[in-house]
Amino acid sequence: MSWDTEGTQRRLKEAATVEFAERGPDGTTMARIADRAGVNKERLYNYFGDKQALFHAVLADELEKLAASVLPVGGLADIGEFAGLTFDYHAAHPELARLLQWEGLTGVAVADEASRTEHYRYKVARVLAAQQAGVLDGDLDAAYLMLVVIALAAWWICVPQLARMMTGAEADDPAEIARRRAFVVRAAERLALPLGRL
Amino acid sequence: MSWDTEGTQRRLKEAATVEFAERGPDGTTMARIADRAGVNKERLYNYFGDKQALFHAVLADELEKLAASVLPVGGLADIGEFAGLTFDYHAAHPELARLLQWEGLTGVAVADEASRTEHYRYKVARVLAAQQAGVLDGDLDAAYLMLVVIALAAWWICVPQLARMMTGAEADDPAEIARRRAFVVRAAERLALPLGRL
DNA sequence: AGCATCTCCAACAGTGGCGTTGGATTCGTC
DNA sequence: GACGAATCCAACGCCACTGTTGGAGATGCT
Repeated sequence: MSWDTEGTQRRLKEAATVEFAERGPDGTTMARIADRAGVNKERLYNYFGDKQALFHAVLADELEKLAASVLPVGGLADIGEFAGLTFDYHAAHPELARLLQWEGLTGVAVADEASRTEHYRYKVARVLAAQQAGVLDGDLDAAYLMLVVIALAAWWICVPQLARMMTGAEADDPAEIARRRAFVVRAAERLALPLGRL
Repeated sequence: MSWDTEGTQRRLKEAATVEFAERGPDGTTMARIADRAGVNKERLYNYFGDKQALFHAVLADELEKLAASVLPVGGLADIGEFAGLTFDYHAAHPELARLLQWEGLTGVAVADEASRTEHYRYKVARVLAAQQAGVLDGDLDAAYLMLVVIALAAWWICVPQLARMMTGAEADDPAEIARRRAFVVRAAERLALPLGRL
């Protein structure tokens, strides 16, 4: 087996992703991450600096994955599909929503702010264009609308205890997930489509 | 000055609320809570047991306040008003949403599950009744709808960094808050009212 | 005055995490 | 075979937090 520094870093980052998503920056220990990765703890400091830098690296990575996975599929004109795909992504990768919540809660300096802002602004501009073209209803502000569509997709992950109490269903039941997805798509359409097309 | 054990407990619980909301169960220390309350740390253990019990006590209290503040105002038939009031509450008391997030993230045993479930079921039943009466559109599932209306109201608090990047506005600007509120009301109506009344 | 209760204070034992260090081992390369 | 880089390992100093304890002062009740 040859040296595989890239693989070592990847394994560390994956382990860190799981641990941070599960326990948050405070609840996670560097030793646990190293153990999970099967790598010596000291490597963490060597490659990533301290804990906060590692958290930022993890979050930036996960955001990149989401952007790569959801964006290229199509324009935002089909708002229902966009909402559904975003829902799918969060359902399949609950870590991201949890990491974002930890970020918002712990008030660590926001990771990668500039490029994220640009990315969001781009999406908002697309929605705005669709509104002006009459494909989407101009009734609601584009930025708020975008934000809320994301809420639709991620809310179930963010407060699973509420979802459970309110619906009485378990979040790991495929039928339940399908129902939620259908709801998200329909809700996004009701929010954004011109009334005549509902 | 006479003994005021009730006041001491209240001050401790208020301090605990602030600290827990701000830093979460892991990030909060018992010593900080006591300091903030101006009370000796040992009193915390005397009155509330350990840290987790204190967290539960705090969360249960805050939930009670919300229920008392939003519920009695009126039926759920006016879904826009309900959404607006819920938004107002969260905007005025961001601690609650943060506490709920900490609860969901850290996976501490859910506080007060039985009565909360009953409370939510009651609300869902009211929505369902309004749907069957034709006051609300039956298009969307009542439980999901309820959950999402809450999302509308709380999302801004839950991921403030997203809201800021997406809207470019600061959350402490009164004009911005008014805009958000108007959006929430309108969005709830679009989701829930019969199409003919939009 | 006497007793129980509330409170403060200081210190404690135990634990656990962070980030570092020194040295040993393994692997590629020249 | 010699050198440098990647890795492991064990231990360290330091610090902070949890939950407890023992003793002391303050207050109210009888």
